[in-house]
Amino acid sequence: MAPRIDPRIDAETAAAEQPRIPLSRRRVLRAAVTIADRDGLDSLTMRRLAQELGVEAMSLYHHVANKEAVLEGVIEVILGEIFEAVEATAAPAPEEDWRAALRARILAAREVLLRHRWAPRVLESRPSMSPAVIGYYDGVVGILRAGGFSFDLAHRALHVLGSRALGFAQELFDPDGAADADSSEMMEQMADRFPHLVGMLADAVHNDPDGTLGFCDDQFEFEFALDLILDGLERRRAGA
Amino acid sequence: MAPRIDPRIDAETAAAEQPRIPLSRRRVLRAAVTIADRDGLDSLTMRRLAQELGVEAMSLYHHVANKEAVLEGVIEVILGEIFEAVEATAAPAPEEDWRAALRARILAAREVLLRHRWAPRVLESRPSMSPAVIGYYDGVVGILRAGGFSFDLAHRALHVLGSRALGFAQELFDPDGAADADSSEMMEQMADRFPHLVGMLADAVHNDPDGTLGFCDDQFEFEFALDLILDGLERRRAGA
DNA sequence: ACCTGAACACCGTTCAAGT
DNA sequence: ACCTGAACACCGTTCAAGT
Repeated sequence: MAPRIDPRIDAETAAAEQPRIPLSRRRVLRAAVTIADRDGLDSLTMRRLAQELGVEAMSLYHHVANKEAVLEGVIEVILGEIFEAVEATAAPAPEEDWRAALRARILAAREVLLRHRWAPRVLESRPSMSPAVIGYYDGVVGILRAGGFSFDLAHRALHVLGSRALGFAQELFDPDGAADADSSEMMEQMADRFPHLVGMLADAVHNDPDGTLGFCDDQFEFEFALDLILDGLERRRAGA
Repeated sequence: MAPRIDPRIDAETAAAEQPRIPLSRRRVLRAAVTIADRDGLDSLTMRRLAQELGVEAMSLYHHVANKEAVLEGVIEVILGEIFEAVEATAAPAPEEDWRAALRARILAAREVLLRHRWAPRVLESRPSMSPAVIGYYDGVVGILRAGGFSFDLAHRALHVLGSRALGFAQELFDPDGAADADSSEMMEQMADRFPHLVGMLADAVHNDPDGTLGFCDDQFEFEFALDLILDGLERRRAGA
């Protein structure tokens, strides 16, 4: 019957009760990010969010329209962090080297997302015409234009980059995870059905016996893919 | 009080009641696909699924472990369609032209997904080590290997392609949607905040006054991106 | 073996009532 | 103006009971 955590002894609540800080949209959104960071995105419910703020769930609706608005607002917060990170990054002027400028921006965004690994999932889950996201892509187009792209090719570039422009790539299939699993015995069992994949993974293990870095480093794969795409775009820009 | 649709007059139910076809995993999954196609993914609930089959919700649990298993199974069904489509597609042997072979396979997969537009969302929503997905990517590696890729570069290629290997690319930001919106007036209002993007979209409209095809054709953008990536992979293959 | 009804523990959200 | 308690209309799922 009793809630698992008594709200009275919740640290956040105790701090908030001293001066009785009034709720605000900003406070709600920051609490939402805190919950997602600590407990995962699934734990971010309106009731849980209210509890985090030492308040009843229904009080939230005075500051945000609904849960959709919370998620939209959470994206704003994350993109705020991305903008900060981008500004704090030293990068060449796009007029001189658009590739290096764009690369630096994208990797800066990626670092923020690595601190909020749930964020890509919420970015993906909505069409997202939020001003913050639009603003980010506006900056990307700005770099491309400064680098000599036509509007046409810049538009195309946005489509090619997709989510990678924001620093992440969802992968439906995770070959690295498969390699970790039940290495030797399961792999033999799978060899019949998936000969090429099993061969590939066996080769990967062979190439990198200590396993922790190198071949299966996501950061490495991300940069490889990004560079391949930037290469292709530069080739098309120069060829136009 | 009364349910919106009386299950008694539901067509599917009426048909099912004649010989009283027993429930089966296969029937459950096909009904799930039907619901998602007709009413959208959000309408796919256990209760709604049971109703579609003229049965109580709890009966489903004799044939699928839980909702997660339904979604997993739905992916299997979709990938089954993809395998059919791939086999029905004429394509050169990968030994002769890996690019054309892979391109044909990917575009065949894409056509299936265009018939089930909700499917990418469920593919994205889980890590998906399902045998069907693994099998698909095994085929991709097979093509690459036949085309002369090292295991190393094939692995890299899977990361670069990501979901595009299965025929779709999620786009966080949809510039075409923005252009459609409140064209002229909203665009002027946005010009201050997003000068590059607004310029790009204005240019797009200018280039393609009748609007319906060409510049904003998703299929065109998809193929452009795919070819750019295949180009890059071929260049790295040849250079190795 | 297969299906069911009632119930449980959750959701997001509305509404009328409190201060 | 801001917050609350109770309630509504949903979820997925469990369990004991029916045939």
